Amino acid sequence: MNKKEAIKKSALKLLVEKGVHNTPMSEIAKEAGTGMGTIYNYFPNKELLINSIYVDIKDQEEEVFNSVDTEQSTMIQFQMYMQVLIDFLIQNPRYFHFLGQMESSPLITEENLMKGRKTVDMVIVLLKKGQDAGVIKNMEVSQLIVFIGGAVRASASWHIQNDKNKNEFVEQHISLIWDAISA
Amino acid sequence: MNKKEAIKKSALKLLVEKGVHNTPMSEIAKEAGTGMGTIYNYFPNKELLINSIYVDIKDQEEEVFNSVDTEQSTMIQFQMYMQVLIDFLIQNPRYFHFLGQMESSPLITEENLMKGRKTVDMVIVLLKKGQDAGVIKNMEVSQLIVFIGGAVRASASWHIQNDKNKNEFVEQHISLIWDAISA
Amino acid sequence: MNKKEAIKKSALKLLVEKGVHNTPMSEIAKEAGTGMGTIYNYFPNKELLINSIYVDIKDQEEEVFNSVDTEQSTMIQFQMYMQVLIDFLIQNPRYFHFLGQMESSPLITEENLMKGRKTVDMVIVLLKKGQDAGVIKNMEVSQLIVFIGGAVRASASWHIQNDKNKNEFVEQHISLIWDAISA
Amino acid sequence: MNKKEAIKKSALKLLVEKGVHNTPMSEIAKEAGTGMGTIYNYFPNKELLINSIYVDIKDQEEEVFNSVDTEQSTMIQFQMYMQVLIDFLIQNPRYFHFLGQMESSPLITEENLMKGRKTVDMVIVLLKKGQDAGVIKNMEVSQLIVFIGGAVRASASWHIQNDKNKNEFVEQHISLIWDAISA
DNA sequence: CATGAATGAGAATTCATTCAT
DNA sequence: TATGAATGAATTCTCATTCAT
Repeated sequence: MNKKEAIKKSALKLLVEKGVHNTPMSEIAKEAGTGMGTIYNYFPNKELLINSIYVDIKDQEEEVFNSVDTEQSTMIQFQMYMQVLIDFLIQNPRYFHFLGQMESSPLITEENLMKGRKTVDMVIVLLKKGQDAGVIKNMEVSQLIVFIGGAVRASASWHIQNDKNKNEFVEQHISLIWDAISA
Repeated sequence: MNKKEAIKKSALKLLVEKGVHNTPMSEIAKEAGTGMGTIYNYFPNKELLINSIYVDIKDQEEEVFNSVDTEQSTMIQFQMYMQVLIDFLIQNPRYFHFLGQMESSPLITEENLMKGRKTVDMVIVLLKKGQDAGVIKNMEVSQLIVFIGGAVRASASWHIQNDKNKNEFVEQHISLIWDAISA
Repeated sequence: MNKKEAIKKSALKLLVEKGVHNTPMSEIAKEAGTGMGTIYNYFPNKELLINSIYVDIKDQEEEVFNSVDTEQSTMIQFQMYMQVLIDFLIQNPRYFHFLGQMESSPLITEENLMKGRKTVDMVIVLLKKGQDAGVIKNMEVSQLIVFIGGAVRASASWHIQNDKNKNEFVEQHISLIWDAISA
Repeated sequence: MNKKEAIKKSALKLLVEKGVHNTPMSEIAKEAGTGMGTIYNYFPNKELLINSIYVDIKDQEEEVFNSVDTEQSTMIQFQMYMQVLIDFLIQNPRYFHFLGQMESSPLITEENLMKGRKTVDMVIVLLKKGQDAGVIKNMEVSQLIVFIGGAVRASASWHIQNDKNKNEFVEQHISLIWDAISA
């Protein structure tokens, strides 16, 4: 396999399982089946390795968002956004945990955090459109965003822990969110 | 001041500002105005110091919850719970950030995490009562809890960052949550 | 013994014997009879440890210079300067080798190199006085200085390698230098 | 260009600019426009590459010495030796710096250091002849040699730093040396 | 109880060297 | 011969913890 990908994959696994500061580079190397020096051929240091993983995840997240049909009604489009995002997190629990860890850490550069906000921007646009059309509550968008973010995290978290019939519950969760923000 | 308290206060400050692994015990000692050895007189090791801070915060959270009048309607009681909890976090931003960091870290012992769930248990009881009375949506309670948790974090986070007229916005946030979970 | 001094002494010994880049901090610690961490309690890093040794030596050199009677004739004073300097280097061969290594290395900070030039400045003053009085050749002082420096190093080097009757030979050497620069 | 020569040239440049231990083989390869492995086709290891450069320089030095007419008087021949040597160093500042670095380093093998002493031997022969003829001071030759060495280094050093009308100053320097050693 | 110098295990990072292509 | 990705031993530096005062 591609060594660079193997390193990122192993790093993600261990970072999530043991935390950033309990994961020595040497262990990442062992898990990836490479020498320690090989990691440094691809990533100048630990911090940039972690940032690289972050950007990868955010890129995939954006890709998933781009699959949503933007010709639909605000409600449908919003629900689709939620659907693909929550599905994405449920199907990649490591991504979810990784993002959770990075949230309260100064490791990710401001620049990469910016890049990662693309999906949020797409939702912001939709929410504003919805407010203009009178279907979304007329609150500060930042307030809505932070609420939705919390709800999404909560939903993903719950599904990852309770492996029940997923589809049904995700839909329930999404309608919970929609009920909260719709006018 | 009580030395033990001084140590916990300084530790909390630095832990939140610089992260657990960038806060040496020596710096905590300096900030607290004690010697390093003194910390070890009160706390056997760094991990237990952090756990002690965690338990302290959770104890205060519980105290705040206990101030809520349980003779009111489900809606009023629920809104009061939210109100005191969000206020508590907004007024103690360090607590909020500390809890955020501890969430995705293996540092807090299972036992102390348990202790910290007392307030959650109180909300669970209320939600079940509300479901029986038909005022709360009939979903799995764990689902509701995780949703509410996310929403509370989101609300506190927004208010700590945007220092606007608080009361009004907190109320808006709470009604957002209530709209979402009420039947 | 004073640990800080023990560390500097051991470091000097090993640095001279094995070269800067073949002397791990761990070995310095072992030689000094301390733990590695102890070194870092006194010196923030290897570079500053080395700089500290450099400054120490230069301070001692200056002290030795200050013992010279400045009421004497230019010739006598010059010969005294040479005498105490060469003696100082012969009696501290490690200093001599250390300075030789540092000369062609970017390790010593500009600031410390400046500090180390105090003795040179004293000689410059004397040479200028001698030129005014017509007893020193009328060349650029920087040229004379660099020549004298080379001669001193050469003399010290020879005496350290050939452990003959020192006094006599040092005097010969000094008169060699004086013959060269006197008008 | 010949790859072997390109490697030695690049190595010399970087070694002088950045120091032996701050010059990775990979950078030498890049500077030389070859792959890292290619270096190892020509030089078994870094140490031998450096030794090879040392020997090259010393060979050139010897060649330059051999251009001196040995039919002249001791004084003329001595001054010619000094002239060609100092010129050689001034015109090849990298050689000068490289030799300076190697002097206090255990990298050059004893065998190669020996080879490098051929020019010194030629001067020794001349000095002895001069002593027999009564034109050179009757000191131990090793003493004279070490003194002359220091003076040459000093002269080259001064000229490399002060790019003035060279010829005149080199002559001044040489007569300084001659004044010092002549009887 | 209070102190802080001393310690050394552990982590990140570098780079000479190898070897499959 | 030429290449450069892969390697891991070696090095610097950090910091939780101890213990003599």
